[in-house]
Amino acid sequence: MTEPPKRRGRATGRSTLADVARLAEVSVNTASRALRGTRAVDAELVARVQAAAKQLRYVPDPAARALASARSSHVAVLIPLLTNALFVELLDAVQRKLTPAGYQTLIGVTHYRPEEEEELLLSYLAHRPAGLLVTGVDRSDAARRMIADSGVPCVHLMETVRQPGVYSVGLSQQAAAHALTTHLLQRGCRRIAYIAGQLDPRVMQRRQGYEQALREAGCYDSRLEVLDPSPTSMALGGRLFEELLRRQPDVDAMFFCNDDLAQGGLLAALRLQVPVPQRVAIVGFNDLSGSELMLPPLTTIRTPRWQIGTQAASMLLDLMHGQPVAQPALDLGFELVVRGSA
Amino acid sequence: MTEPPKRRGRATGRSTLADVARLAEVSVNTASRALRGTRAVDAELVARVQAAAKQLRYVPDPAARALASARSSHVAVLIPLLTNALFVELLDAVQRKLTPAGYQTLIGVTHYRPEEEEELLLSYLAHRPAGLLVTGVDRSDAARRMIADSGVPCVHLMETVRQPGVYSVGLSQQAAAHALTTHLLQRGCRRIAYIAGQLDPRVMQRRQGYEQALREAGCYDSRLEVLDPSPTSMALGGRLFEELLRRQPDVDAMFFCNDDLAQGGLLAALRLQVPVPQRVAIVGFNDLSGSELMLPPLTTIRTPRWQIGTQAASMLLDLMHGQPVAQPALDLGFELVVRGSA
DNA sequence: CTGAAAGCGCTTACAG
DNA sequence: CTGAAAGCGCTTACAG
Repeated sequence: MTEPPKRRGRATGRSTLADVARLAEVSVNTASRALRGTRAVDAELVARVQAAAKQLRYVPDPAARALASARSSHVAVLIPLLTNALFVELLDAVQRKLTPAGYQTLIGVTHYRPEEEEELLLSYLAHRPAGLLVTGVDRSDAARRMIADSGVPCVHLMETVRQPGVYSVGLSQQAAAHALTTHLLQRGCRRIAYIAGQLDPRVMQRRQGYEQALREAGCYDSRLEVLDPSPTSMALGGRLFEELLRRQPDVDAMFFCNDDLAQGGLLAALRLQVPVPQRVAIVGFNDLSGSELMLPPLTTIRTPRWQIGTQAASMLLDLMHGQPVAQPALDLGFELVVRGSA
Repeated sequence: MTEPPKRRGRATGRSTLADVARLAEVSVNTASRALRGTRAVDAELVARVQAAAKQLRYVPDPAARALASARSSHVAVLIPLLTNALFVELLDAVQRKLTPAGYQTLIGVTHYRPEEEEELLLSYLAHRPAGLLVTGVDRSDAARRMIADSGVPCVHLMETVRQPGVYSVGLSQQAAAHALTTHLLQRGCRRIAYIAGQLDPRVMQRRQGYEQALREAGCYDSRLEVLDPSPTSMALGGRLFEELLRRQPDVDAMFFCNDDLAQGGLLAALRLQVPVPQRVAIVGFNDLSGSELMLPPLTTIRTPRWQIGTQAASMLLDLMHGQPVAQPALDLGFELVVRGSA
């Protein structure tokens, strides 16, 4: 007189691992192991399980997997902005590496605000992500602690730090800015301005490199520094160009902290008929799309963001799979691209 | 002689709903209901539960919730490309609406390939997303079926369709192109070219609007259509500009299907010293960043993509919460922005 | 309005 | 190498 078990579930009509196991005539956990390949299973059983899975169009339920294993197939990626092509390219590279490896990317936009970063971290860490990718190395202590306490493998993007247990892939922003400034000096410029927006940590590291190179040449002048906290854009670049030319008419070169600003500066020069580079040389940073098409084409620093994204994803993959990482602080360098504007 | 239950779990050290319930001295499911506010719970109990949750820094486990409810807090968003500012802005608007509402965004990039879209759909649907946002209305039958069968609420972006059970927020690409072409005709242009890259469905709808307007004016000439399947870019715009000027020297206006192409065209004109709009008028589409700064500034169609993203997210929120949607096919229109180039 | 129990679909020790 | 059982942390009928 056994009652048939009452069906109270909210079955979804999708086939489950139990269905696969039944069809393949093995236990669920043999099916689980066969499909994941984590432990040795008899070859014939593996074949039977795989055939059954295929026949039933079995797709594992990520939520169940995450709950049982305390680890999801998500990788959370935190970037400052979506409106800056640099970060989007980084994201694109990361996605192309992680998606085929079976991970889903959760993208969080911090808008350069520490509190937003903390909130996002709290929310994403609740998902028990398999890995974490964050931009830069400067963040609030709270955020730093959350990352460390979570135990989730984490790789830092765009900058490098040599610190035990910290993984990073990037370049030296300061060295790149130093090289670019040196190029201007070699061209004979002496009144070289640094024009920056946004003022995030990397922009300030570039300023350091700029200052250092100028001090070495004995021609640093803080009046030639324009540090504007507004978000960067071509429009801002144009405005700052005009303004500086008015205020410091003896300026002979402008180092814009990012290519979008520099492109705006170049267009403003064209509009105002200021000859570049004769009257004033112009350089940018990052080598964003369009810079090579400007009139004249923009001299800039090419940052290897595609490689940074790809390599950081690879490093994270190693970390998530418990494999050793040869170079925890990977410096991918930069390239000085000399074109017509300086 | 009851044995203490053996602890076999993989406890994570985080507090669970059971911990909260214990501290608040209620049952777990009262705690669950109090926290979610789904059903009436005594006010005092609610307060006690909330206090306990706060004290324990309780964060619900999304995986457990998803497994139990057969619905996650994910919203999957499928866009063609990450390298087109248009889609990134759409994404940004969507994120800003969805994140505060407690949803996480899963972003899938299809690269305009139907197979990639199907794969992404398969993988994302396995996560039982709470909602789905897809770009455009053209897709493979298989993809269409997957969406329908999943039962997941879905909103289509950028175009509108009046079809029962289908939700969309966008604009009429064809009407916008028609208006822009009419503007060129009114300016006196007669040899108007349509220059396109990528050739996705929306680009072809614009072509329709262009052809229609020219046929009405009796001056359609298919030799003035340049349809290049390569991805759009400023560089491509410059190349196509030069090429067309050489092959069809009597052209008096160029309608580029996107602002990035048009910007490239404008820069090429500047470089080749072709007067715009005197020798040839130039217009673009979408009003991307930088178009207002060109020399001359670009005449274009402003598409309300920020509003499209926001409204589509709102509509999806309604759908996910089982609320009625007043306008399932929401046309947000466009704006003709007349600047110096035409 | 509240609670005890069952169940979601997996993985993980444990035993053999 | 394989299986039976317990458990992950929630939500959902069901009963009161």
